[in-house]
Amino acid sequence: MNGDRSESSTDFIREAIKEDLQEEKFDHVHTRFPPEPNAYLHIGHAKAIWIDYGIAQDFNGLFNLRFDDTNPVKEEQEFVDGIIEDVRWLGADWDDRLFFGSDYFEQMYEWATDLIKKGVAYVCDLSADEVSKTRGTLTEPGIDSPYRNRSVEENLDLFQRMRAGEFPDGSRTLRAKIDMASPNMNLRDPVMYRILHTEHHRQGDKWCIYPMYDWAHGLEDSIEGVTHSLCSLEYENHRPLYDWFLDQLGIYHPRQIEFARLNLTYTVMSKRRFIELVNGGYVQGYDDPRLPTLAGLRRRGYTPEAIHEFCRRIGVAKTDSIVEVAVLEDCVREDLNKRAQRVMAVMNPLKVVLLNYPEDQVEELDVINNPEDPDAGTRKVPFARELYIEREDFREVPPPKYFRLAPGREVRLRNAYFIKCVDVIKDENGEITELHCTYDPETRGGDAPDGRKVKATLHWVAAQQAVPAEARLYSHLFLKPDPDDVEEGQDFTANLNPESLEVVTCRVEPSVIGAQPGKIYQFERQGYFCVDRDSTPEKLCFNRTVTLRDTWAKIEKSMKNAAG
RNA sequence: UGCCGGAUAGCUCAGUUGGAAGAGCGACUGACUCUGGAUCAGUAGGUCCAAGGUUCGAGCCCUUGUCCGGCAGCCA
Repeated sequence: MNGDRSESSTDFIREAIKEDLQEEKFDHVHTRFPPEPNAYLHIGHAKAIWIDYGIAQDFNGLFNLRFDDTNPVKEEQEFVDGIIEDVRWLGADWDDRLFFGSDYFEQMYEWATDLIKKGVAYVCDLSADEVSKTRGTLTEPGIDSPYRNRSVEENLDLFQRMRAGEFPDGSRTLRAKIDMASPNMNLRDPVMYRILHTEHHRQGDKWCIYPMYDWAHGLEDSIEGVTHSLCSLEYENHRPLYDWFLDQLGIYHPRQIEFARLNLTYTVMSKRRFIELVNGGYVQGYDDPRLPTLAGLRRRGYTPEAIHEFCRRIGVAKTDSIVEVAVLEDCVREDLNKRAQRVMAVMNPLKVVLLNYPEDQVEELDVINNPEDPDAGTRKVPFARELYIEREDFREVPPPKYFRLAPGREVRLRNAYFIKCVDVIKDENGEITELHCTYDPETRGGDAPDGRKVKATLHWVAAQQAVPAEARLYSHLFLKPDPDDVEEGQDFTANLNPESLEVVTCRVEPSVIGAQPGKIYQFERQGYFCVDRDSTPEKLCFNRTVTLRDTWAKIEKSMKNAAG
C-alpha cells in the first residue's frame, strides 16, 4: 500500500475488526472481493477492492477473488477475464485464492437438502407472478404459499426431480420457510433455487437448478472461511437472511459489514447505464476513456496509484455520497506530475519564421525530461527556422495581464531561445497565417546573459521535424454534476455533453516516435496524454488523461466576470 | 402509514474507547519559477438536522421529531 502518506488512517470498518480481534471473535482477518462476471468493473468496484484488499493487508490477513457466478443467463467468460485483468492491474493480490461460487454448487445442494429435512425449506409450485402477488407489500404481510406445508418426503422427492430436469423453467422453486409476515421483505419465504435449463459458463449443462444470490452468497463466504464480508449498503436488509441460513445450517459464520457505494459527479456508475451508453452509440465501448470503467480509466491514462490515492482520500462511510470528479482528477495530476516525461506538442498551430535564423540549420537542443525527477535524464529536441507555436499564445492586441506573444513583444521558447515578434502576416481574409520573429542567439538554453527577463514561456515544435499525431481531448461525459437532473419525460442521455470528445491533429516533437500504447507524457503547459492502442507505426494517437490546472483560464474568467 | 440505514465547513467527505471541531477540492492571498498552465506556503470561522436526556464533560450514548436513502426479481 501507499506507505508514506497513509498516516494509519482508520474507519468504522477497521475499528469494528479491531474490536472483533480484541474480543477474540476472530483470530485473523480474511476478506474477499466477490464480483458477478456479467460486466466490466468500474471505479466504484475499485473502492470496494481497496477496502477489501487494503483491510486484509492492514491486518496481515488474506484476500480472495471470488466470482459470484450463480446466474448462468447473464454471465460470461469474457467478463471473468476482464475482471481478473482489472483487479490485477489495480494491484490487489489474491495469491492462489481465485474461486468461483459455482464450484460450491454441490455443497449448496446438500445443504439445501439438509434444510428440507429440517422442515425449513419447501418446494413451491407457485408461478413467479403468484409468488410476487402473495408476498404482500411494505406495509401488509404476505400470505403463505399453499405448498408451504408439504411433507419432508415430498419436498425431498420434488427437489431431487427439479435437479434431475423433470420440470420446465419457472414451474417450481425451492423456498426457505421463514415468515410471510416479516417486516423485512427478504425474510418472506425467499426463493433459494430456481429452475433454469441454461448452460453455465463453467458448469456447462451439469445443472438446471441454480441457487439465488441470497442463498449462495453467505455460504460461499462461509466455505472460504471469510471473517469479514464487506459489501455495500443495499445488502444491509439481507444480513438477517444470511444469518438465518448460516444458523439453520449450524456452519461457520462470517461477519458482514456494509458501506456506502461510490458515486461521482458528471458521470454514471452502473452496468445498466454503461450498456445504454454503449448500445446507444454515445460512447465507443466499455473501455471508452470517457467511462469510469477501470478499462476506460486505464485507457485514458489513469494509474493504479492515482486510483488508490483517490480511494484513500474518499474514505469509507455509510453516508450516501457523491464525490466530485475534481478529486479524482487531482489524484492523477499528483501522480503523473511525478512520473510523466515532459514533451512539447502544439494543438492548434501558428507558424513562426525566425528571420535571423540560418535557412538550413537544425540544432539539437538538450532538454530536461522531468523537472520533478532528476533521474529522468535529458533528450534532444530539434530547433529550426520554421516553428509552430500555439495559436492562442499570440494576440495581436493583447488584453491586460496577457503576457504571451504579441507584436513587438519578447517571450521565451521553452528550453530554447528568446524570440521577438516583428511582423504579423495575414491572408486576404485578415486571418493570421504566420508570425515573423527574430531570435537572440545569446539566449540559447533559455537564459539571457544580460539578465533581462521575459514574462512568458511558450511551448513549440520545429515545423519540419514535428510529427503529426491524433489527440483525443476528453471532457466530462455529462453537462450536469447529476446526469439525472432532467426535465420531466427526459432521461439522463439528455444531459450528455456533445463535446465530451474532440479529436484534433496535433504536432509533437519527434522524441515520441515509437512510443508504445500506455506510455504517458505531459504535454507541457497542456496536460497529460497517454498513447492509445489505436496508434499505428505511421501515426500516434493520444488520449488526454487530464488537463493541467489552468490558472490563466481562471484569471480570464474572473476578468470577464469583472468586466461583465 | 412497515423494516433497515443516514444527517459534520461553499462542495465532497474524515472524525478511533465520550475529553479543547478536521482533510481534500473549490475560493482567496502570497512566494517562487525556463510549464505566468510546474511547485510551495498561508487564509477559510461550521447553532456538528432539531428538541430534550444521561454525564464533570457529547459530533460521538439514550429518547422524540424532521428530512433524505434502501427494501415488495424465480437479478446480484
